[in-house]
Amino acid sequence: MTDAQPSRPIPVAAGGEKISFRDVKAEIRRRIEQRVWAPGDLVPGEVELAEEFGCARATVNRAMRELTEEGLVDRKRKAGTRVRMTPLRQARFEIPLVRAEITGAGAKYRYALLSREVQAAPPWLCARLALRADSRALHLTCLHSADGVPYQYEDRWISLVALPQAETADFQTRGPNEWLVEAVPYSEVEISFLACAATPGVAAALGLEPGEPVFTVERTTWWAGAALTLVRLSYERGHRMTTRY
Amino acid sequence: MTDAQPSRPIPVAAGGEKISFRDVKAEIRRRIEQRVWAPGDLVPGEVELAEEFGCARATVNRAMRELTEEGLVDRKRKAGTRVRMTPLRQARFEIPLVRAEITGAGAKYRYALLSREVQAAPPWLCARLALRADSRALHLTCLHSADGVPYQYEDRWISLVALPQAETADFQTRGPNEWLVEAVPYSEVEISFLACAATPGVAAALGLEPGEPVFTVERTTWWAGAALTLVRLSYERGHRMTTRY
DNA sequence: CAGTGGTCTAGACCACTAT
DNA sequence: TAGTGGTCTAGACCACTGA
Repeated sequence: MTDAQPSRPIPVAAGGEKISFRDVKAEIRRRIEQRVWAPGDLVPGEVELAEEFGCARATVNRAMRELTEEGLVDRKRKAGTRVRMTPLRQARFEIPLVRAEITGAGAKYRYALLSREVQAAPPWLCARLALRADSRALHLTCLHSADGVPYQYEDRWISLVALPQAETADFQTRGPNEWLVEAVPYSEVEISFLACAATPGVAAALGLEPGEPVFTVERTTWWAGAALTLVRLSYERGHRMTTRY
Repeated sequence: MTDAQPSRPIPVAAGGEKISFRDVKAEIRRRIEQRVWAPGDLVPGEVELAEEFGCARATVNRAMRELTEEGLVDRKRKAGTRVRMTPLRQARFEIPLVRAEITGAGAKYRYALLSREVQAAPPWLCARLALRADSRALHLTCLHSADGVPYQYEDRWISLVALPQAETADFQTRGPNEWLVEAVPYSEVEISFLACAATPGVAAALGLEPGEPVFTVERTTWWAGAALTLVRLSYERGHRMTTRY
């Protein structure tokens, strides 16, 4: 680990304009990407950079803080700031409501409730949601279509212990997801992406062959420490979640 | 859309301690989660909140800015800050190197190069990476194992136009990913998650039946506008990517 | 214990945009 | 055009941690 060269190429300040933290951030990023400061290098301190850029330390601080969040550098008090050996890569996906996903793509959204049943929560569900045995649960299956083509199959369990009002809610015209977002908008979520084989039910709803690979999202939702709902979303053939970073 | 109640329950300031932006953030979050401020409500302005909390406006500003990033509120100049009708949900996944993924789970990492071939890039690859026809490319397949069990199958193409030094690099002992991270640490990436059926090659390497569902990550990497590499990572049976938010 | 980042403040000016 | 958030500054004190 060598330290960075003194390297004072071009004080970015051009006109009489005031330096923004964005300018600082962009310049630091440039130096890292172009290896002016190589991985492992020690970056000059905030005071020094503030002098170089002709701005307040707080401005440099904000720039560096954001670069830290983005995984380019690593900061430690007293030790200083170093360019990460391996940039920390993180993918961010927005999780929209199906309706928004479909209408956003310019297609017509259609929702259908396929089945609805109140029953004792099966053991696997109790284990999964930390419910007491024989808790009651609402089991729903639904289909979301885009321009008449099946897009997403939803298999959902709602704990009637945590959400008794779900038993009388109307899921004929609106999906349970939308109902839940209104009933409990701010909750804690665990989400998983996985590939699994289409069960006969899923295959029938989505027009697939049983056993065909299905991209699946599984989401568990909690509020105030209590499990509310578990849902498996199975997507149409060839679906992918994509992002850039 | 009603406006939030005046609602001044408990000025958080307890002891003579200085208020942190974390305190402000936590309190605002609490009020939103517990519906003191309902979805759609207008939140008091920064000046007013600063008075309530007995801190500087900058402190409130930082708290609110972070809550904005986290998707709880929506801010517009002049219009003020509103609680989002639907919290903006976003899932963040860390993308580690396979080696870190495996050793991090306490297992022993093993790497094997299965095949290596220099050839003219096939048309589909040229299209995908915006290469000129007949560009040369390096095609590699590798297997990453955890405690001797196949964990991830890697099918990678590297553009020899953009990275000629890849032709002489040694991929016998270290995976191409690690080589790339050193050669071109800071690049632009497009990543997709999908489910696909195991091809015979994938199935053989991972010990699956052909046609079985495979969780797959596809990643394209660019630097300075030029495509460097395209990789498909196929995971062991039942693999899932999980995160909380 | 000394150096670096982390945070707060009080004040100022600016940019956007609803009205 | 006025009100709200967005950002910068200069200065201060603090917290962590490497030497």
